Amino acid sequence: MNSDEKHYLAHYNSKDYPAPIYTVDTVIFTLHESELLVLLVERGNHPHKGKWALPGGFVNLEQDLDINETALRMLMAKTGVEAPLLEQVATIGNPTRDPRGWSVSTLYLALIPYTPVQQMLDSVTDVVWHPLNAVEKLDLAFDHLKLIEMATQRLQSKTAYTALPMHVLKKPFTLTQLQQAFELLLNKKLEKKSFRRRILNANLLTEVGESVQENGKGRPAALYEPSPKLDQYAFIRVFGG
Amino acid sequence: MNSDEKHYLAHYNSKDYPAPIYTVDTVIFTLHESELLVLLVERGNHPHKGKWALPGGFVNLEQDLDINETALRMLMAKTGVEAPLLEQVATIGNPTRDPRGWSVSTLYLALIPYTPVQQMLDSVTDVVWHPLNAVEKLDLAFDHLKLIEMATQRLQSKTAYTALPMHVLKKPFTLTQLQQAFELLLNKKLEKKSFRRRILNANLLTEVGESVQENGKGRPAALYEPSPKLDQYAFIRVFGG
DNA sequence: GACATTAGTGGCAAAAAGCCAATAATAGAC
DNA sequence: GTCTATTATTGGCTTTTTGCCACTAATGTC
Repeated sequence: MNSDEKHYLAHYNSKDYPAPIYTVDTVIFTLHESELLVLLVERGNHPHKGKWALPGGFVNLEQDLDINETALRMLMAKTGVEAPLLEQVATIGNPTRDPRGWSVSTLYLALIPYTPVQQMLDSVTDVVWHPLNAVEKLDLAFDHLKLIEMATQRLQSKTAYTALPMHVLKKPFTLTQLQQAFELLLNKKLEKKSFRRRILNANLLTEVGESVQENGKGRPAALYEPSPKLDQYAFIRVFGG
Repeated sequence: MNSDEKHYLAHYNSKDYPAPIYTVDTVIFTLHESELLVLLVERGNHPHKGKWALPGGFVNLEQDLDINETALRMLMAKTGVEAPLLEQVATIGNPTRDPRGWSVSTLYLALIPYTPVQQMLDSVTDVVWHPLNAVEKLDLAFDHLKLIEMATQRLQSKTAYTALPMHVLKKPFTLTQLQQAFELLLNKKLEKKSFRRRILNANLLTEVGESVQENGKGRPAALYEPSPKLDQYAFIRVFGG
């Protein structure tokens, strides 16, 4: 860096230039009683005060080391747990999505096993699990309905060639439970044998505890948990075509 | 909106809050003489003045209707042509990537048929096509080397289950040319029969002109162009496993 | 011990890729 | 014209993975 550039940087002030508002929002999915749920928080501030919205907010320029951490920090604040899966979906920006003006938001998608909201921290603001199927009736803040649709779409397409949905289940789980998670996400029945063959052949799961924990009737099922470090596994063919 | 919120908005000023710098950058790929090229521009301003960088910049809050348009506008300014393919790759943000401070950038990926830079507009700033394989030797501005790697990675993975690479070719093209584009992107030889069967069965191409335009010797090849509106086609299985 | 219920498997058909060799169409040499 | 080199295109069999459906396995209830 030469002295010319040093001089430029010494006098640079980002407030001298018009810039869009920048936020990070996350759609947190879970599964409970055969229903897909998303986490919503009630807005405590303007704009859209009182409406339901996605957990999200501004980057903390002092604390956050990158935008991933921004998302993780908010996730932790609202759920009190670390998400086993967090990934970026997309970024949208336009002048109309926020009444304060030109606004850009990076959308994340998180999957966590179900935890009742009562057990969560940050009880100051209202936080609820809301059925995914019913969010469109809710008059969400900003364009958050659209964001939820984008995240759902992404989750669905990844469900077709990865094993992502395993992260909405508490460990350990049975293959039948895993299949139910897939079916709810894809909105479609899957063939039992094909499903099991595919998952087991991929070696994504470790069998843990042979045939315990029954829910009442029928043959006890084998229990599995995700093998470590295989989050990014991709099948070479999509499922349920 | 109630009067309370109106009052809030009337007094809201985005400059009152610390915000990261926000930019949009695009990796523009093309193919020329059996080599993959990316478009680079020489920075005319601080910081990193004089270094090569990706085409990109700030949102124009008055003109751009969304960030897609921001990317399109810059693409048009640097190449003078409309890209047949533009899609978002990811957004990265951290306090170290730009010496001016906390900075967020949304990365796009564009594919265009080769056009010599001489024919391009905006000749004020220096613009070059640079071989993708040699960018790491170049001391690019900011984290743009990393951004190019991310875009390349995305393009490679999409090449495995879509027909995206067709957009780097001038229309019309032969199947052999298309296969070469795939092979350069995947860095791997593909099987001729499998490739042709896959592409043709998908009905992504329209045959146009039967067996014209030869480069010299051998049997003349059939010419094709992309069928309209099939950009998002995805094969149910990846290729070249 | 029969039955209901859930878990798990056997085995073949169908779809799509891998593989390799054969055939087709052109230009140029002679 | 005929032969040869070169590139394009196709035939056809093998392999891999999913789709399908019926069958077996293990448990609780009566």
